[in-house]
Amino acid sequence: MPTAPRTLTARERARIEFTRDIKEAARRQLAEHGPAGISLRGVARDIGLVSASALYRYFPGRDALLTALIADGYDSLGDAADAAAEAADAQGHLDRWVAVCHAVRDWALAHPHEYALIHGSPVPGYTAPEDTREPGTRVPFLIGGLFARAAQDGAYHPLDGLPVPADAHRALAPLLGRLPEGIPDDLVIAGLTAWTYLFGAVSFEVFGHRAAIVADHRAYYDHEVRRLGILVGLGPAPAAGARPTTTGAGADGAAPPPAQDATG
Amino acid sequence: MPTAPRTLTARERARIEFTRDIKEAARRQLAEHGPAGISLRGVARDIGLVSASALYRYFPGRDALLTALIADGYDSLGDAADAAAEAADAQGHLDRWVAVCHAVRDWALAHPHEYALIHGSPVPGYTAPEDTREPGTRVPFLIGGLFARAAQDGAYHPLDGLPVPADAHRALAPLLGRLPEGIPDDLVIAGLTAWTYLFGAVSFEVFGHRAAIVADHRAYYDHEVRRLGILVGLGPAPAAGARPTTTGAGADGAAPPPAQDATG
DNA sequence: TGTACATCAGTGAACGCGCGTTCACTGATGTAC
DNA sequence: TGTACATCAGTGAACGCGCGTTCACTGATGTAC
Repeated sequence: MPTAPRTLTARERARIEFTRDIKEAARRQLAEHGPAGISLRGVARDIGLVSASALYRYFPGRDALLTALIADGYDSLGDAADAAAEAADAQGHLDRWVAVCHAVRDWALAHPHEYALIHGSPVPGYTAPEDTREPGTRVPFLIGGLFARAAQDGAYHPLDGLPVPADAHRALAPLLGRLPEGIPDDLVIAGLTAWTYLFGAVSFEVFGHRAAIVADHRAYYDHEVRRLGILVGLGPAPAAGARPTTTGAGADGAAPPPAQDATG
Repeated sequence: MPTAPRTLTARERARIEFTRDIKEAARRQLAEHGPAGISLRGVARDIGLVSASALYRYFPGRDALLTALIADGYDSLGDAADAAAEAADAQGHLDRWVAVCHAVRDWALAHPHEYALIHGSPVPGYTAPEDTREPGTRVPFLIGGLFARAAQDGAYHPLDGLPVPADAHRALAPLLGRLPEGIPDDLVIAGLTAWTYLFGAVSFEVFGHRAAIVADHRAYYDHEVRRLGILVGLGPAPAAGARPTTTGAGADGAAPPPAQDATG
C-alpha cells in the first residue's frame, strides 16, 4: 500500500525525473546497439554524467535497467492496445479485434527496438525476473476478453468444427487453471490462435521477413488479421447446418475444385 | 560453374575442415553469448588457435562469419523441412502440412540460438547481404508449393468466403510478380497465413512466451497447426452451400449462441 | 528562524577484463621445371 | 625423383578502444530539535 501522497521534496522529484532520463537514454542505447549493447557508461555519457558509477544510485546494475525497460515496454504496448480496444468499444467484435491488431502493429513500428526486446530473441545471459511477467500478460488477456465477450453476445462462430483432442486439452492445463471455469476449449484456443497470429505477423514485418513480399504492409495486415478473426470465430454465423464435419486426421478426400473468390 | 572435381590437396582439405570447425565454434559462441557476443578471439580460443588473427585467412571479419552462420541456419532448417515434406509425400495435404510444421519446430528446439539468429531480433549493426536472402525463402516456398498442390488436387477448401479487397491485392504485388500467373489471391494468402502462423507459434514457444500457458507444447502445437491448416483450406470440403456469406466489414449481427464442440 | 547532524548525489581513480583488426614474421605445403 | 621458387597458414606483438563494478571522497539537500 503506497504511503499518503504528501508533497515530494526537491530531491525526490529530481530522483523521479532522473530515473526517467536514465531509462530514456537506455532506450536510445537499445535502439543503437541492441539489448546486449546497453552500457552504463554509454548511458552516463548520454545524459551528461561525468562518472558512470553515479548510476548505481538509481539502478543496482545493468540487468536491473534492462528489467525496467522490458516492464516499461510491455506496459506501453498494453496501454496502446487497451486504448484501441476502448476506442472501438461501440463497434462489432471483429472490428474491435482488428483495431487491437493495428494498435499492436503501430506500437511495434513506432518502437521497433523495444518490440524486439519484448517479443524478439531472449537476451543472452539475462533471465527476466517476476516483475516482467504480469505486464507481459496484458495483451493476451485483452484478446481473451474480447473473445469471451463475443461468445457472451452470441457472436462467436468458429468456422471449423474440429473437436479438441484430449491431449491438447490437457496441454492447456496451466492456462485453464487460471481462467474462470466453464470456458469451452475451442474458445480458449481461438484466443490463443489469434494472439499467436497477431504477433507472428507483426514480428515478420518488424524483423524484415516480409520486405520482399508485401508492398503496402498496412493494407495487407488489415486484411490478414480480419480474415483470421473471421476464421477463428469473430465473423458472422455460417448458414445453418453449414459446419463442415472435419475429422481432424488428414482426410483430404476428393472434392470439387474450390470456388474462386479472389478479386484482382 | 564449379571446376572439375579433381583431387583436393591436403591443404585444400584442411581448409574445408577448418572452415567447418570455425563455424562450429562460432555456433557455440552464439549459444553462449548471443549474436552480438560472437568474438573472433573467443572462436580462436575455442578451436585452440594461438592467435585470433589466423581467422582472417578464413573469414574477412566478424560480420562475414555471422553471414555464414545465418545462411547455414536457413539451409539447415530448409533441409529439415524439405525432408519432412518428402517423407510425408504419400499422405494427405493436411498431414503433410502438419509434418512440415513439426519439422520446423523440432529444428528450432534443437537449434534455439540459430533459430533466434534467423527468426528473432535483427542483429544490431549488421545488415544481411544477398547471400542470406535465397536460403531464407526455402520454407515459405515449400509451404506455398504445398498449397498449390492441394489446390491442383481439388483439395483446397478455405472455410471463409472473404473476398480479397483491391488494396490487399495490390499490397501483394512484390510476391505475385515472382509467382507463376493464374494463382488466385486467396490461395496465396492462405499460404502466407500458414507461414506466418507457423513461425508465430514456434517463436512463442522458443522465446518462452508460452511457458506459463502450455504444459505439453508438442501436443498443443500439433492441434493448433492442424486446426489452422483446416481453417486456411487444407481440410475436407464443407457441405455444399455451406460457405458463409461474410462481408469483411465488422458485421457482427445477432445470432444464436455458438454450438459447443469442445471436449474436456 | 536557526543550528547540528544525517542522508543522499555525484566524482574520479582504479581493478581487471575483453574486443577487432593490422602487420611483419617464420615455417610448412604446393608447383613448375 | 629432385630442386627452386611461390604460395599459404599461423604467430605474436601492437594499436586503440570499450566495458561493469568498487571504493573513498566531497559537497549539497533534508530533518529534528
